[in-house]
Parts: sequence; C-alpha cells; structure tokens
Amino acid sequence: MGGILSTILDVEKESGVSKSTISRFLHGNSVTDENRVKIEQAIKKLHYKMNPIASGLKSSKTFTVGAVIPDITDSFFPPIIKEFERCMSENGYNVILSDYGNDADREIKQLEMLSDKKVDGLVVATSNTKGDHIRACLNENLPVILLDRLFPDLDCDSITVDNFSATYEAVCECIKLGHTNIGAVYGHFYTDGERIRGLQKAMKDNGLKPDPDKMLKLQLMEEAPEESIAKLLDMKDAPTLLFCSNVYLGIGALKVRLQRNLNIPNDISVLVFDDIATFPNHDYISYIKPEFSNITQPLTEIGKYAAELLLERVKNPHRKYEAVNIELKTRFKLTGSVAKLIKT
Amino acid sequence: MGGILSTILDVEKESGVSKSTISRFLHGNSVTDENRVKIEQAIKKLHYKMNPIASGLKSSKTFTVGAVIPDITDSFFPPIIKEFERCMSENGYNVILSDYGNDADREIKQLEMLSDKKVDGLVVATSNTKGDHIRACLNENLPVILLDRLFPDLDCDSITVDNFSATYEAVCECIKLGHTNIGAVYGHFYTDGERIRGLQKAMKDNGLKPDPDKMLKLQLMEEAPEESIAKLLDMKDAPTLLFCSNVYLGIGALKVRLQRNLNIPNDISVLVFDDIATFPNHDYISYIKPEFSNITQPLTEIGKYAAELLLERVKNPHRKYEAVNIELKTRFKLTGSVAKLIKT
DNA sequence: CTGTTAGCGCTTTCAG
DNA sequence: CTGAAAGCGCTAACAG
Repeated sequence: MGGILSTILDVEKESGVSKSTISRFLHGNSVTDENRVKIEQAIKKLHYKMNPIASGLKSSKTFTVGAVIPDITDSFFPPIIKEFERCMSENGYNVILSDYGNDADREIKQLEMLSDKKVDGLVVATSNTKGDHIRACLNENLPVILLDRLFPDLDCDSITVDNFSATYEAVCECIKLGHTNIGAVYGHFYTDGERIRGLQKAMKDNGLKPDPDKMLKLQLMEEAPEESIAKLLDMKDAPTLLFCSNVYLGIGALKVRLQRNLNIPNDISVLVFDDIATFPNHDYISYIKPEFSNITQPLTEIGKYAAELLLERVKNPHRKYEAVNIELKTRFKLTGSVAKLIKT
Repeated sequence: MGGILSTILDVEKESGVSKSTISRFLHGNSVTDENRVKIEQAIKKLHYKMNPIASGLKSSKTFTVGAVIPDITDSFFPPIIKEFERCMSENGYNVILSDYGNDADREIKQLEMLSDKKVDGLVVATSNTKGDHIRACLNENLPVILLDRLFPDLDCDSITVDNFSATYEAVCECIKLGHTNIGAVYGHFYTDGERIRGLQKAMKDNGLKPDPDKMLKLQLMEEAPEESIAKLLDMKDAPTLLFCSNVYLGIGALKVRLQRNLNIPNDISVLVFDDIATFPNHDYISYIKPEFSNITQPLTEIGKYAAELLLERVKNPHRKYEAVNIELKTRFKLTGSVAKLIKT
C-alpha cells in the first residue's frame, strides 16, 4: 500500500481497453457494457485514480476556484465562505482562500497570482475602488463574481443586497413612529453609500431635511466610531434616532451604550444595518436587551448564489454571457430599540 | 491583450537559449550573465509566465496545501486560518479551505479528495477519534500537521497548547483565593479532557477532592450548556467557582448570567478556558463587566507555527523526519470574576 | 463506440 | 553551465 500509484496506462494494459476509451469513460461518456466492466475491474484492482494535474494540463481546467476576501476574521465572511465552499465542493470544485488583509494592492497581487495559477473562476470581495484588476481577469476569460460591490463601467457578475431600498423602508418605518431628527454614522464603502442614500431619500420623501451635521462619514479601520457617536449624542439638538450603516458602527453604538450605560430607546433609538451577532457562538448578544433594530443580510444565501452563478460560468467556459447582478433581500427587524414617539 | 499566452518554447526561440536552461533559471539555478539577460528580456517581451500545471505534472508539486477544519464560523478558526494562509502565500503556497461541517465522515472524504488532488501538504483540525485517515496521508508521503489534537499511536506533527498545565496553574490560583468547592462543565473533545485533568490534579495537589457530581460532561452540539450550568448553580451545596472548559461553555455561562442577572463573582466565580471575544468585531464583550477570568489561546501563533512546520515539511519532501509536537503557551488572565474568599 | 497518434508545457536525466 | 532528448499522465482530434 502507498507508494506506487498506477496510471491510465496501467489500466489500459490491465483491461485491454485503450486509454482514450478509458478517459472517455472516466468523463462520463458512454462505452459498451463489456468495456465498462473491464475498465471498472482494472481500476478497482489497481486502485487507479486519475491524476488531476495531468488532466488539467491538456484540458486547462483545475476544478479549483479562488475566494478573495479582505478579512476572514470579519464575522461577515465566514458564513458566506462556508456555504460557498460547501456548494463548490459538492460539485467537485475546491476553493483557495485568499485573505488580502484589507490591503487593496495585495488584493490585486492575489488576483493575478490566482489567475496565473489557472483557477477556473473567482469570487471576490474587493476593496479597490477601480475594477481594472477584475477586468484583467475577465479579459483572460476567467469568470469573476463580485461580492457586495458594483462597478458602473465593468460588466461583471455580482451578488449584492438591497442596500438602498431596505434602508429606505426601514427608515420610513422609524419616521412613522415619529422620528424626525435623525442622525447617522456611515463608512466609506460602496454599501455605506447606498444605505445612506436610502436614508436620505426616505427623509426627503417624508418631508424631512437631512441635516449634514448629523450625517457623519468615517474612515473605517482608522477612526473609532465611538467618538462620532458620542458627538451626535452630545449635541444640544441631539437626534432621537441613530442609524449605523454597518456592523462596525453598530458595535461602536453598543460600546457607547455599555460605557455610558445608556437607556435605549429612552436616551436614543438605534437602527443598525447588519446583524451584530452573525456568529453562531455570539448569539449571547441577544440577551442584552433590547437588541438593536437591524437589517440583516442573508449571508449564507450570498455564498450559495455566488457558488451557483460561478458554477454556471465555469461549466460553460466558452459561452458568451451577459453579466448579471443578483440582488438579495435583507430582513428588517424592528425591536424595542426604536421608540414610538407618537401614538399610532 | 489577453488570449494568447506564451510558453517556454516561445522564450526559447526569442532568446536563443534552450528551454532547459530557461527552466533552470526560473528555478533559481545559476546561468551565465549573458544568458540571464537574454532570458529576462525575452520573458519581459513575451509576458511569459510559467504554467504551474505543466510544471507540476513532472515535478508533482502543486504549491497548494489544504486546511481542513470543522467549522469556519466557529470563531476559533478564522484567526488561525488567516495567519496560516498569510504565511503560506508569502512562501508561494496557496491554501485550499475545506470546511467539513463537523461531520467526521465528511472530514475523511475531504482528506482523501485533497490527497487525490495532489496537494503538497495538509493542516487538519480533526473531529475523528481515530487517526487512520491521517495515517493514510502520511503513508502516501503527504505531510500533515494536526491542530489541537494528539493521537497516541500516530507519529504525526502537531500544534497544541498547554491545556493541562495551564488549567492546573489557573485552578491553583483560584484555590489560593479560597475556592475549595469547584464545579465544572466540559466537553467531549481531547482538549476538554486535558483541561479537566489539569483541574483535578490541581485540586488533588491542594488536598481537595473533586466531586464527580459537580463535574458535568456534555456532548457539545447536542446539549445546551445552560441547563448543566443552571443545575450546578441550583445545588444546595453549590460550587463557589465554575470552570468552563471551552468557549461554548463560557458563552453558556454568559447567557445564564444575563438571563438570571447574576452577580459575578458574588453569586458564583467563573473561570473559562478560551477567550469569548476572539473576533475583532466582538470586543464589545469587554464592556460587560467583569470579564470572565480566562485562559487565552494564541490563535494567530497557532496558524503561524502550523505554517512554518508545514513549510519545512513540504520543502524537504524526501527527508525522513521525526514528528514533532509544538506546544504553545496560553495566557492566564485573572479578573474580578473570581472572588477572593480569603485575605491573602 | 473505439484505437491511433500527437501533443499540453515543463522538467530532468544525460552527455558534453 | 548548457542543450538534446525523453518523458510526466492525460486529452483530443482523427479515421475507422
């Protein structure tokens, strides 16, 4: 056992069937029953397993795809990657994980490296604001699925969520509850922009004027959100509702709340885009009452649709296709963290 | 641009240097300066990139390794995988992630699949109680690094932490503070066993007799820890100190605390093996005072040492080696969650 | 449906 | 240090 591994040539000799026929059989093409039996017996006897490297050399398919993400320790990604990997491996594909550590240049390098490595496809959660590196892959006929991002001038498949409309709807609900003085903290990513746009549209459509002094944009990873949130809280004309456009900001709000021992929603109402407790082993957060009202992204679904779309692309390597954007629905959960300011 | 990619043959023609020499040059062997220049120029002109599949066919090296883990959404793994991947990719290796979803049989299948795929090495956090599937890899000359697990009858490299001695030390500290009535909840894994062994030895060495009725073993994933913890709390002779042998149990304790609004340490003192807030975006836990006293595993280091050891193995494929076990040191943090029952 | 015949692109003896 | 030659194991026309 172990050591000598047999090749298709050994199977040819053992079975008396030519290796082309064996190869065809191995790829699911039909052969005569007689040959099938001979081949199967020989394979079993020799413990033959196809060498995927040799196979890939001619066919230039590696049955390997890359998943390129900014940070696997960001709780957003593991559920996505988990489901993505599950679907891909169910279909015989392996997933190379590439964590570029939020370094936009490193992301570009990794994409190139994976392309050189001849992966069959890529899913990427990009931190770059330009899509040239993505375009380079596409040009080399390497399918890419973008996660959570859209480039206006790039014809690339993508999976996103309804950032704009979900925020719009959620904020409308809050306005119905009587909130007219709304503050927000938001980040510098595409998704933050969409969400804040939804918030502003909701205000305008309800006859309110967003106050620029109460919409604080921060460079995530550089500025701690606590300060900005505190600033909002300490205004003479402090907002009655705080919108946090992503989970970091929501966690910032949670920290401020715990630090100052705030009463939510009496001191301030809170609405967060994203779920703070995305990890199974962080569900204890639900015991800290009231939970923040939030807009939850379907992380597992994102992974699933990314896999399905990518599989479609890699299985039909030569078919020309129109890029599609799959926009998934979020779920809005209104909790006691948003006060009812008027009787309804 | 894109499309036609050049081969080593093109470089041969362009440079006038034979492809063997080019190949050698590409692998870092020395060539004459004259040839080096010619080759470099041709490569640049043709945008030549080596095809790793063709390269791997002859050399049977894929510069790809597998990381096989039970659940990437378990907050224990992302920091390990992140660092592991960083180190490997720094050395030109890619990491195939395989999440077997805590399914021991699936783990075996994945190992076989990765072996068939000709990865150069594996790091695996196994859920199996027998190591036959690991042995199969080793027998095929595929290096494996085990994470957090040791098989007595298997000569396999591994990275672990000082489960036994760290628990021993920590419990000794608590005993010094006056705790003689100690309860524990623990899981069914190797690591849980080591830890509980450390606890019991600490008690015995200090003249205490561990009470079996207060040492509750549970099947994780099947039983919720809250019940067992509640049981301990509700005993007439309830322990003054609760030891939780892993993070799930620690989270269980946190839940019970939040549910019952317990005063820690007045109602009970708590000591947890593992850090609840392993995720960067879950550090808000530190605002819930007092933090649990805990024994923290150096997750990033685990990933780093796994990578270093695996690199050593894959870079010297033919060298026979003695399996080593690298045992890393945990960090004990005593907080206000453990009461001082006697003046010191 | 089958076997023959060329390779895929690179590595690796082997002489020189 | 170099080049010629012989594959690595499998796939993919091609003719039958």
